[in-house]
Amino acid sequence: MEKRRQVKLEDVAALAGVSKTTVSRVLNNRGYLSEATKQRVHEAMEQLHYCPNAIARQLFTQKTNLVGLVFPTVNDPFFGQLEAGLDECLYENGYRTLMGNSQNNPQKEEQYLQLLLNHQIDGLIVGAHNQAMPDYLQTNLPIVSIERAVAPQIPVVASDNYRGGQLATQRLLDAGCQHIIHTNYPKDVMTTNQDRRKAYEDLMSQAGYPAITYKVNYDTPMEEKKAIFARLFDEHPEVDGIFADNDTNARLALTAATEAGRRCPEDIKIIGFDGADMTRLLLPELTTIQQPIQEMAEAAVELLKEEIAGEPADQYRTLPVKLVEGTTA
Amino acid sequence: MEKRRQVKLEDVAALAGVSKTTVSRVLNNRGYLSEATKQRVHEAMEQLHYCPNAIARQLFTQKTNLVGLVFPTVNDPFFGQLEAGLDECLYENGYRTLMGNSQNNPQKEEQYLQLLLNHQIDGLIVGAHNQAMPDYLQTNLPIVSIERAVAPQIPVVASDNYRGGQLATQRLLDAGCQHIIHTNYPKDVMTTNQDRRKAYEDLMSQAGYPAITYKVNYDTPMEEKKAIFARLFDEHPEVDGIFADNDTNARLALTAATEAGRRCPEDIKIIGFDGADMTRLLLPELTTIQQPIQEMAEAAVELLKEEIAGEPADQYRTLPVKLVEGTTA
DNA sequence: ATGAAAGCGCTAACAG
DNA sequence: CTGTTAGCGCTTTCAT
Repeated sequence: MEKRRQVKLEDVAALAGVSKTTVSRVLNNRGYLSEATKQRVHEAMEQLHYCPNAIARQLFTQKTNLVGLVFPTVNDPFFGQLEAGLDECLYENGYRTLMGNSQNNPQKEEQYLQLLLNHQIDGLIVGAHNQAMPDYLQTNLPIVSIERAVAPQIPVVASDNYRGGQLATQRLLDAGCQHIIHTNYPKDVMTTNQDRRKAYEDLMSQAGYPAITYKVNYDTPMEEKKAIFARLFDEHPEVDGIFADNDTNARLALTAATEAGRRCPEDIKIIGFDGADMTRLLLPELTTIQQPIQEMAEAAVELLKEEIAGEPADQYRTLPVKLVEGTTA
Repeated sequence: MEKRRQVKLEDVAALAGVSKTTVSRVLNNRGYLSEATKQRVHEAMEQLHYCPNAIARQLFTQKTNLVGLVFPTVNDPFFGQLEAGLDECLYENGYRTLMGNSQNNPQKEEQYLQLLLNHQIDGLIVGAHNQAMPDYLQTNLPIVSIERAVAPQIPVVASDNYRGGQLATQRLLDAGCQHIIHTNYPKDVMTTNQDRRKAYEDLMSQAGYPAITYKVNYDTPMEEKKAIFARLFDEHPEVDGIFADNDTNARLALTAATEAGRRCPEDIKIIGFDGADMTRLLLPELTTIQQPIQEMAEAAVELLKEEIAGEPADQYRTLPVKLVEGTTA
C-alpha cells in the first residue's frame, strides 16, 4: 500500500509551535483560544494545505455524516428527481449521499444494505420495491422509507396515493370511459402504489364496472412490458380508458394504443401517475397525477433528522397529489 | 454523543479465546490459521452479530472504497443513466458511490470536492460543466472526466462528438434544410459539446450556409430556455432545421416550433443529441445522435481503476456515436 | 489559555 | 500457527 504521506494535525501543530490539542480546538472552534494562536494556527494550515482527515474524526465521533439511499435505480424520472432532491436536502443538513441502486434485486438490496452499514452510515432512506422484507429491523439504524411500507416501526413518507387513484379514475369516468383498465405491481409488492389500485377498484365498483388490473412489475424487461400492453389491447378491444400506475407505463400504453390503431384521446383516454419534471418536459401531453416530489424529499430528510437526533419521529407523513392537465385524458 | 457500544474485534477475540490478531486474520483470510480456531472465531462472530467497523479499517489502510461522482444533477436522462451505469460498474469493482450534484454551480462544485476529499475518497469521476476550472490539480487524487476537458493530465472519456455533430448536420442537409440553427453552451464552458458545434460549423461552411448558434446553458432556468426557443423562431422565421446539442433542448425546440405554427418534420426538421434510454422511451419520435452511455461508464471506471492501481492510464478514450431514427428529421 | 496522554477499532510488523 | 505491540489521525478529559 502506497504511503501517500498526508499533512496531519501534528504537522500543523509543529509549524505553529502549539500542541495538537490546540490545533484541534481551532479546527472545531471549541474552547478558549487567544486570537494570536488562532491566527498562527490558521496560517500554518494555509501554508501546509492542511485538510482534516474525516476518517480519523469519524472513528472517534462514531459519526460519518453519510446517509445511504437505496432505490431501484436513479435512472428514472421519479427516482431521479427524488434522489436529486434528497441529495440536496441532505447536503444542506451536512450529510453526504451514498448511492445504492438495488435494481429491484432483493439480493442486491441486502448486499447494499450490508455494505452501507459497514460504512457506518448515520442513516438510511429506502424506496426499493421488493417482495421480500429485508432485515432492516435487525439494526437500530435511523431509517425512513419513501412510498413503501417496510415495517411497522419505520416511518413512511408517501403521497396521498388513494386520493391520486380516485382523481385518476374519476377523471376517466367523468370523460365517459366505461372500460377502464389499470396497471400496477403484483399484489405482494409492498409499495404504496397498491393504494392507487384500491382507489381504482373502489370507484369502479361504485360505478358498477368491473376492475381489471394488468400486472407490470418495475423491473420487468422493457420488451416484455411492451408485449403486455400489446396483449392488453388484444384481450380487451373494448378498453376506452387506461389508468397507469406510473408515467412510463402510461407512455407504453400510449404507444401500444397507437399501434393498435386507436387515437388518443378520441378513442382511448390515458392517465398516468408521478408527474416528474422530466416527464412533464419530454411528454407534456400526458395527463397525470403529480406527486410533490421535492416536498417528499424534504419530509424524508426531516424525519430522518428527527430519528438521528433521537426524537420520536412521526410514523407516517402523507402529502397531497394533484391532477395535471394534458391532452391524453 | 451517544455511546452505542458496538461489538468489536476484541469482544469476538475474548469469546473465542484468541487474540485480536487472530480474529483479524480470520476476517481477512490472511496468514496461516488452524481450521479449529477459524471455526471458533466464526462461531463467536455469529453469536455476537459482529460487524466489522469499516471506518477503523479505513483509517489504517488509507482506503475507503469510495468514489465520488460530481455531475450537474442526477435528474436528467443522460446523467441519470450515466450515473446509474457508473454506480453499477463501481459496485462490481468493490467501490461505493458518493453522489455530488453540483447543479452546475462552480462554488457548490468546489465545496463538494472539498467534502469528498475530506471523506478520503479513493477516486473521483467528474462531468460537471462549468466555466471555472476547479482546483482538481492541487491533489494527486485519481480522477477521470467524462465529456469535459478538465485539465491536461486528467483522462477524458467522451463519445465522438465531432462525428456526432457531422452526422446530425449532414442529416439535416441531406433532408434539404438550408437554414439550420444549432444550440450549444457558451463557448467558454469546457465541455466536449463544443466539438458538436465545431462539426456543425465546418459542415455549414462547406455547404456555403451561415452557421448560427443559440446559447443555451445547462442551468438556464426552464422558462428562460423556452423564451430562447420562442425567440429563435421569431428572429429566424426562415429556419427549417434545428440541431440541438441535447435531447431536452430538442424537445423544447419541438414545442416552440409547434407553438410557432410549424409542423415537424414537414416545415422544420429537428435532431437532438444523447439518445438516453429514458428519452427514447418518452419521446421515441425524436431523431437523435446516441451516445454509448453504458460503455462510457465502463470506460471511465476502467480508467479510474488503472489510475488507482498506479498504472499510467490513457489520456483520452473516444467512443462511437450513432444516429437513431425518429420522425422529426 | 494551553498541553499530555489515552483511546476510537482495526491491522501488520515482528516475535515466538 | 498465534500473540504482543505499535500506530493510522483525530478528539477529549484532566491537568496546569
